[in-house]
Amino acid sequence: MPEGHTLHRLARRFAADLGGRVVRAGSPQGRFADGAALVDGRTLERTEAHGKHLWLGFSGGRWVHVHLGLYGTWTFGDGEPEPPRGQVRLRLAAGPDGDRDGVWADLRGATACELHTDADKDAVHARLGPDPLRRDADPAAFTDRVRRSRAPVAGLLMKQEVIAGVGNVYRAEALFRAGLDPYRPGRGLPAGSAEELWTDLSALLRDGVRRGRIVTTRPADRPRGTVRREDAHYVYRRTGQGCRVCGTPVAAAVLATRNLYWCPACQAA
DNA sequence: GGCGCATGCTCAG
DNA sequence: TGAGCCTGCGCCC
Repeated sequence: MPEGHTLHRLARRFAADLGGRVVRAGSPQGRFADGAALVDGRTLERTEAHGKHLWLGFSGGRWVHVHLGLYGTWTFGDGEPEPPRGQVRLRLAAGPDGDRDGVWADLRGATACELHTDADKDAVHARLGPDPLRRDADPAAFTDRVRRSRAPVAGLLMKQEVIAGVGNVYRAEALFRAGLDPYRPGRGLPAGSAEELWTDLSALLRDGVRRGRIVTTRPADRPRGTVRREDAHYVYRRTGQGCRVCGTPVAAAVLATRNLYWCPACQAA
């Protein structure tokens, strides 16, 4: 589920599994053959995520930049890699060393998998808005932008240049939790709402990194115990079902080319 | 097993 | 505005 939390988890996982190790790289599918050849045999030195973008930094100043898009996935395994299945764009592997086992990771379906220089990478950072999961995030860059905009707040939350890492699930859920009408323009939000959205999204994304899944319902609004899939959200993909808080049927519409879900009563204009 | 949809974004027109 | 990417999942049979 590639919203921002997924990419930050991946950055951590790559650092833990392959960090400091000499990596074998290949592109069984062939679409990244040249790039894979250029990092093959290099050491993974750094990993980083900003919004939905992931960078793997190899020795010699080479970055592999990955954007998963809608379908992209990384599959991890231990030991020697199995024969590739399907369209494996990039395979990274490290043999056993010291007390660490061999590990491998396969990338499939990504929108972007390319080599970056420092300058390429900087250009991506420059066009992205603040990412609540990054230490260097500037909340004011988000709140100022929201307060100046005539666009609906639900559209703003999907713009990666406004806030990086929020996707369709987090936008719907954060607006519900804030009790905000998704169509309200950024400049028309009540005082303090933009700050509250930032704070809540930061907490939700952090929770997502911890859990490895998106859970937005508050404990009081769901059954106790393990969170079942159908109890994880307030409104996302719950069209027609009763709002967990007030019972009003959840509404759906397309906004910013994506399905938007909200409670017409709890999030009244 | 098959179908349709999905967390996202880019590019052609 | 629509197609493309080309995987994973839930759902239905």
